[in-house]
Amino acid sequence: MIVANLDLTDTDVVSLARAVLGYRLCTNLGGRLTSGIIVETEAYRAPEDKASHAYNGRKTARTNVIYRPGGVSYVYLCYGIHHLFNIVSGPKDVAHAILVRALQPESGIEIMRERRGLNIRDKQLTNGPGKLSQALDITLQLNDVSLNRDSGSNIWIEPGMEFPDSRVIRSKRIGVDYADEWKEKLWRFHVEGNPYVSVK
DNA sequence: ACAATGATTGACT
DNA sequence: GTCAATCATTGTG
Repeated sequence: MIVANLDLTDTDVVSLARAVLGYRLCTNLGGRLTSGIIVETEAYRAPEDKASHAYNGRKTARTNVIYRPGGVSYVYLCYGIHHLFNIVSGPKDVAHAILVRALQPESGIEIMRERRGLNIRDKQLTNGPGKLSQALDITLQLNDVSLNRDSGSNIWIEPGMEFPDSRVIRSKRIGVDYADEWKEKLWRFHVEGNPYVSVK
């Protein structure tokens, strides 16, 4: 599926994770619009990537959505507390996904503050995968839905701004120490110096 | 049916 | 730096 000029059915999920930086992630729930610019991502590339939920071709009720054609959401509950948002990518039956780890808040900052805590500083609203989901009210209700704005979804991505390669840093993914040699892959991308990134 | 666990966060020493 | 929260999902029997 083509979403916002981005071909999310491309098989190169690592390049896609880079390309998604600068796009705007939006939710509109109950007439409340919140959005932010994507400033940190990670690529997950099943079946070979041991860090992926679809590692080794695992196909279950939860992971089925990762095998869909690119362009839909994959939201799951982590540690029983936090919802994490992914962009499913790759052709049908290719289980690739892009975890969105941080946003630079744009619209609805006061709504985000209501959801996150009234005394939360702007920099702490969306600087982590669980935090941004709370700020945008991304829950399991938004799992497995199209990210095309035209489809009438309550959640979508759209072009925002462009970051030059000179400002993009590649590094190891966060929190995947269990994944043997796959934890060494430089499949995390973030905008250098951006104050809304989760881990510098 | 049961036990283990996690792509995190916030509170605390 | 340490640690607990909290539960859907998963593998195992």
